[in-house]
Amino acid sequence: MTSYYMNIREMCEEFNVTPRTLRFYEAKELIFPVRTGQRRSYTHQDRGRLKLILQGKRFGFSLEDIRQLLNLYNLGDQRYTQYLQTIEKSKERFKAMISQRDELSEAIKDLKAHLIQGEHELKKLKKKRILET
Amino acid sequence: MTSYYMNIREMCEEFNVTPRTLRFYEAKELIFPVRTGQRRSYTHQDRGRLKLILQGKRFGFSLEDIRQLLNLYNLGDQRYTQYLQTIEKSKERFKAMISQRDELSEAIKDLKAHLIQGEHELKKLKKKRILET
DNA sequence: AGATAACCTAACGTTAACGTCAACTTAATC
DNA sequence: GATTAAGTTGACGTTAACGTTAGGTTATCT
Repeated sequence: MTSYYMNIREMCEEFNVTPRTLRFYEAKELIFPVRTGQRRSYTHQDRGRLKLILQGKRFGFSLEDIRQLLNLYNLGDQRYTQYLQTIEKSKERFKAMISQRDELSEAIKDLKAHLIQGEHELKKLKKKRILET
Repeated sequence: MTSYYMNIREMCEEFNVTPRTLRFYEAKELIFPVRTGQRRSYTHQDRGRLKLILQGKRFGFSLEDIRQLLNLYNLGDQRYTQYLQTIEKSKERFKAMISQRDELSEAIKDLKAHLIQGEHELKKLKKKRILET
């Protein structure tokens, strides 16, 4: 397995983040590196969580959103009702993501049309410049 | 046409934003209401731009991003090089949007799997509860 | 005309997600 | 064993996108 420990610098290089970012995520209880003396040691689990964090961020989720989503991945020992709540929450988020994607598709269509239009204008301008030169 | 003027309150009701937001967007040069005395009068153009602004925001674009995109819609009188630049910029953004959408689709797939898995766990828990009661 | 109501500007406050800097401790190297 | 490098903990700074007073103007209603 890849279950060895990484120090903060190695983490930063692997995930292209700053030490400050990792410490911040830890303060916000998104990752839980163990301590070797005073230093932080990042486990395989931390790497997995960090990957999901960075993914989530690219979709515009807040760190707090992400923290809640991450709990979806660690539900083995949780109680019934809390479990239910989390499922409900993630269902809502799921719907939100779908509609976000659909809106994005729409916007892409719009922008595409504008780009095509723009290219045409550009060609016209080029012709004019050649004629005028 | 629907080319009449709206005051700030009417705008807020129509678009579900606060006056502060509209003044802020004006300060950032995203909309340009005319003045009737001291008061702002919002034109059909302002309404169109505001609609695009709010759409853009839902996709996670910054106001500065949106300001630049909005200029795509008003290119009639611009100079050649600037025109080129804007087209280039929006092409990049276009690519970014597509890959964002694709990533979103991936994430949706993942989340869906987790939800299905979650529902199964839930059923198991329910059964156990019934048996234990 | 006096009182509201709707609008205005100016300026400070707020939250998220870190950046930056200072002062300190531990590890590695010469 | 002294220096340098890497890591640590505060704590204050920063940017975006507004919220929130405070204090002043204009329009409207009674």
